[in-house]
Amino acid sequence: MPRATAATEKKVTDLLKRQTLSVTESRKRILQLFLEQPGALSHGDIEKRAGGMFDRVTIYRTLQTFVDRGLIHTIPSADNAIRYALCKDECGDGHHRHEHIHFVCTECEQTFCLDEVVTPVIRLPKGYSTDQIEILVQGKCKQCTVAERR
Amino acid sequence: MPRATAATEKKVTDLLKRQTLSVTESRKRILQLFLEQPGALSHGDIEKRAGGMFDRVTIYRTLQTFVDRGLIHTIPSADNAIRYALCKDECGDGHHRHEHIHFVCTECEQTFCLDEVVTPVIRLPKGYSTDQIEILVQGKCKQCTVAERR
DNA sequence: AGATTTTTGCAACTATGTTGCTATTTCGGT
DNA sequence: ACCGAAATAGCAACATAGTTGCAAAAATCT
Ligand SMILES: [Mn+2]
Ligand SMILES: [Mn+2]
Ligand SMILES: [Zn+2]
Ligand SMILES: [Zn+2]
Repeated sequence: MPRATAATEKKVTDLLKRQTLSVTESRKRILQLFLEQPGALSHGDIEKRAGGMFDRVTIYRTLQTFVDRGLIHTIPSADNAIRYALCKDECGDGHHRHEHIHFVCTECEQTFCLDEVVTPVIRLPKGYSTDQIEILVQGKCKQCTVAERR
Repeated sequence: MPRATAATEKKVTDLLKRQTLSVTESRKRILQLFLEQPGALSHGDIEKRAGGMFDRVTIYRTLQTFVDRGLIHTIPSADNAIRYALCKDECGDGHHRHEHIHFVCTECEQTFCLDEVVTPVIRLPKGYSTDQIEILVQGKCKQCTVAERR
């Protein structure tokens, strides 16, 4: 895994500038980590992968900034470690619009956005209103299923 | 809110004995807290409501025991505080079977099990298998909607 | 009631997340 | 390229969440 090719360097810089965010080392590196990785990342994952390059607080603040700007979104979990994943186009400064589900693999422990699976409508009892729906499916992911079949 | 009426005292004792669990002060009190409360409780909630009566570790261990025996189940969250709620009949020693959704109210911040709302089937792409589905709906709950209408 | 088993409380530790403050970096204008 | 203002990073200190080992206390069994 290369530190940063000229191409990805440009890509993350452009992404940051598009959100009128200052281009800093930590923001570039953290954004790059998300781009070069299929699954979601927790704060701890990022800390490890960045190899002590940045302060813990900087990582927390960078993640929060990215969430605020609609670059990444949070994924709830049952193990008390919020995960983050890249947003697609629809999200932006101050607003998120997600209609996909999240998949947690019990084998590789990774969390994925399944963008092609749309969240169904949930009919609630009278008196309840819906702001947002989050669907977490737990099971075995594609890669792990294939690996097992070998 | 009474400490423990004779009736609830008997009820929690019976529940514990049915699971062949020793009947202790902490288990009785924590179970009682769940029974006298409509929403889910986090470890922190229980610590506060028990008023320093028990050690933090005891509460953690009691909750884990209750989860293992199928008395309560966990509810994932986006705020890094796992919540717990009573199971209905279907769950037991070593197994949980839940098909209801969870509702998080943005007003009162409470989390509720909506037992009457059944989780829909989620069709996944080829290669993925499903163990468990967790649905979290965020919005305004019944009580808060009524309160607003006043 | 006494022996045995289970549970509790304490201490010590790790992980996760937040806030205030100062030094450093980024960026816009010259 | 350089300067000043504004934004960001790092540090320290703190708060909350969760875990483990061990000895004392209690619940259960006979
Ligand atoms: Mn997602
Ligand atoms: Mn529930
Ligand atoms: Zn997997
Ligand atoms: Zn409410």
